[in-house]
Amino acid sequence: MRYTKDHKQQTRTRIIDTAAKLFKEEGINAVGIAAIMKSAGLTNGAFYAHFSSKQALVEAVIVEELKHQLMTFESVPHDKAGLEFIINTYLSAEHRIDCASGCPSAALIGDISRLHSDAKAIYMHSLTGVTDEIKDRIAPSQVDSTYALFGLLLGTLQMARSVSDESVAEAILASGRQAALRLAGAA
Amino acid sequence: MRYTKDHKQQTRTRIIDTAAKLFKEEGINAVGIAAIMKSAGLTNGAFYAHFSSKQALVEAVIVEELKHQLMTFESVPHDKAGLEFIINTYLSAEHRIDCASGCPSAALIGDISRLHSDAKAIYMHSLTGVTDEIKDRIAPSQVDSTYALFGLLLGTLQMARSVSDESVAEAILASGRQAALRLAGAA
DNA sequence: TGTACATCAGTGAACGCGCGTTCACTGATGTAC
DNA sequence: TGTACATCAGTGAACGCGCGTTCACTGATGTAC
Repeated sequence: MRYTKDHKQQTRTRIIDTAAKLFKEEGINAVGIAAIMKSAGLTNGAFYAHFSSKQALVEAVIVEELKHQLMTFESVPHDKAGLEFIINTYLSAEHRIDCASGCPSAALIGDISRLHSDAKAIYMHSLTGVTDEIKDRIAPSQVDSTYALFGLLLGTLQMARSVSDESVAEAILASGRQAALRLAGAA
Repeated sequence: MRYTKDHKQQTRTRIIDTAAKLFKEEGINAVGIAAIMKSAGLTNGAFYAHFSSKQALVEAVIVEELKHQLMTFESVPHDKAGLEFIINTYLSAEHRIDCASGCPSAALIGDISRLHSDAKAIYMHSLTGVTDEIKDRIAPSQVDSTYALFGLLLGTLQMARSVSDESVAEAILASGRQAALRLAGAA
């Protein structure tokens, strides 16, 4: 064969990673197939050899991005300090600025909430994997706050990204960090 | 004149309210001028007699929607029970289902975070009006959690809207309500 | 060993369609004289 | 009082453009005999 055994799989992964970056940066609807393929070093026609539709790519992006986030969270120590690290990293100025390589939920949840039920099922399954990592590190008395803690993280980050004044953005992140640490800690 | 004195102003308001509903339901990029105007009982050409561009409409929608939410919040009692009412209404099944007449921040913040700086300045100004209403009702020791509390509300609502299983959605809202009440209450 | 054919990732032009925006026009009313 | 003109909210066709998707084709390699 002209290509190595896993060449096509590598190309597929490259398309997904490229699309994920662009989707998170500009929104799913604002990014076209041609732009994704060009950014991945290919032409638009090749797309349909890898995905049956844009919708199928969106679902693959959700799966891959949350898998990647899950792996990142898994690598953090399973203790209170680990959760504090997650909180402080998540609500950092770096994460506020860098949508492209940041949390897929924060960047895409508005778009995901408008997808059809099948895609939401895919997202839900991956999301619970991520929230389970938080559950493993939260104080036992606060386990019920797991979803709320992740909601606080992604909501506060989105707020910080939506204001024009950097000092207000920082105040939002600081408020989020303090409250998140409180939700994570013991009663 | 053929029209009453404030006819054009009424039409303008009607376009804004129609657009707000459609934007919140389907996302800003997914709704075109023609669809908005048709839904408002007009033809597409009339749009530019009211707004210089779609972007100008988006900014008008942000201002009007947050003004409306501010008025709703203002009408709630200025005490702890008032804040609890806001929390329980915000994180209700009704609000989860009804994006079209719900919180503009929860529905549009993903789109707003990608707008240019001018639009973010407009949003920020309106947003602080809304968060000030929360600040007025939160326990004095918890004033620093104001931004975090609103972030928790909109983030948790978005999560509940993004899962396919209704019981999971309800669990997310319940977690959010409990944690929000905890953030709102005294230490 | 040489040749004919199969494989298949990728190319790039084209499809119909809806987008945001423009503009010549309509028609009901008010105003000037 | 009658007539000519100004006003202006709204109409609807058209503009260029980019969208998601399709498809005939390319060309490098492997396989059959």
